[in-house]
Amino acid sequence: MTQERARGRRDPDRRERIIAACLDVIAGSGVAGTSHRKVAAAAGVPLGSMTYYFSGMDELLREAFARFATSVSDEFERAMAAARTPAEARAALIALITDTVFDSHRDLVLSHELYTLAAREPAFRDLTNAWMARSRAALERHFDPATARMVDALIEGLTIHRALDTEPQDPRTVAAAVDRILGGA
Amino acid sequence: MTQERARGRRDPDRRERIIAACLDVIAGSGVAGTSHRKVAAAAGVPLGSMTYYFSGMDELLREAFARFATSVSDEFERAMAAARTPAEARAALIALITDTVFDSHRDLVLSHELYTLAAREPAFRDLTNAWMARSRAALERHFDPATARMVDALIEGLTIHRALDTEPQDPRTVAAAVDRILGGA
DNA sequence: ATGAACCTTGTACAGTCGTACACATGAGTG
DNA sequence: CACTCATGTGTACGACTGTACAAGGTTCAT
Repeated sequence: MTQERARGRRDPDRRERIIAACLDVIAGSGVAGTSHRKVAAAAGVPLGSMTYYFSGMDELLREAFARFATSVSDEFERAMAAARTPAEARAALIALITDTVFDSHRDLVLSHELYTLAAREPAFRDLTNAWMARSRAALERHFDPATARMVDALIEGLTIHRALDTEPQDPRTVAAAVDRILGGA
Repeated sequence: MTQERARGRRDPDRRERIIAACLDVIAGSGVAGTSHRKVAAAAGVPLGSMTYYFSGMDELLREAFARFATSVSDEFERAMAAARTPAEARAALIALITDTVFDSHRDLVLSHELYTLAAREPAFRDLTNAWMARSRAALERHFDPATARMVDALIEGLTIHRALDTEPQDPRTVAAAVDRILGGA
């Protein structure tokens, strides 16, 4: 598998570990509170490794969020691909909104951190674009393109409101909203 | 109007100016890049004024985002209150999504910065809660509570996708999505 | 064994940060 | 006038930042 093990690499996947640690630090302290030193400590590597493996903070953040986006994207694609009938697709969507995605606080925080960067810097917007394109493609396995876009937006909004609201989200309202969006198709 | 003009205030609304400047700095550099010095420079006040008017960075950010949230909230409420018939409400919603809200890049960036803070810190989640509660209340002038929630979420998602997507949003898709959500009411 | 090429690390530097605080300055009161 | 006190400000401090880089290790081909 992962045994390219290039030339004399003493710690072959140190780079990966740094990226993973970077996401942990971001989830805990936000992009604002993320520093080379904190990430190095979290990854268990010396500070010098930071500048060796990454040209700078920007590269580190870009790679970390790229990994995050594709991993969330993968999960979504898998869930939608598993659905075989329209009814299963509907159920998968509702489950995705009410449970899985952002079930962990971590994913919620990381998503928003990424959105925030994407809102300002084009380099990160490329990541969110790719993410959204994959989501739409996954939805188009089951729905027409226009409906796919609507569903994608609805998921986004419901998920955010679920995360940012104090009172819990009513699953029946979620199901009803999905049905209304799908119903018109 | 604003002439409380307490005791010998030499610069009566300096506090307001600092808050406004803070939002500008955040919009331009992000919360991560916002510092007392940058805000002071943007507001045209000496650094010492920062610690004089605000107990610390947290208080400054909280007040700045509180002001931002209520101002966006005000605009939304006004737009919904202006609608007299269901048809007008529908049109107002579509206009809100495709034009007004987040028309300026500034509002988009600030919203996401706030969401990001809210995702991590309860103090900021209070702001987003109040914001969402007001939005729902404004929508309930025209729609039943469940529909209001759905519409609110849909607006959120469509707005975000519009902002973070490269290809432009099709207004007809937006209108169709709104109609589907409203249609089931 | 020799050397080249890469991997790894500790430390140093210049800069920015939040915050504190002693001092100046003005307005209001008597 | 002088007295009081909130308002306003310049500067200094320690902590932390990103980044550079010289020095030391390890691996591999020769």
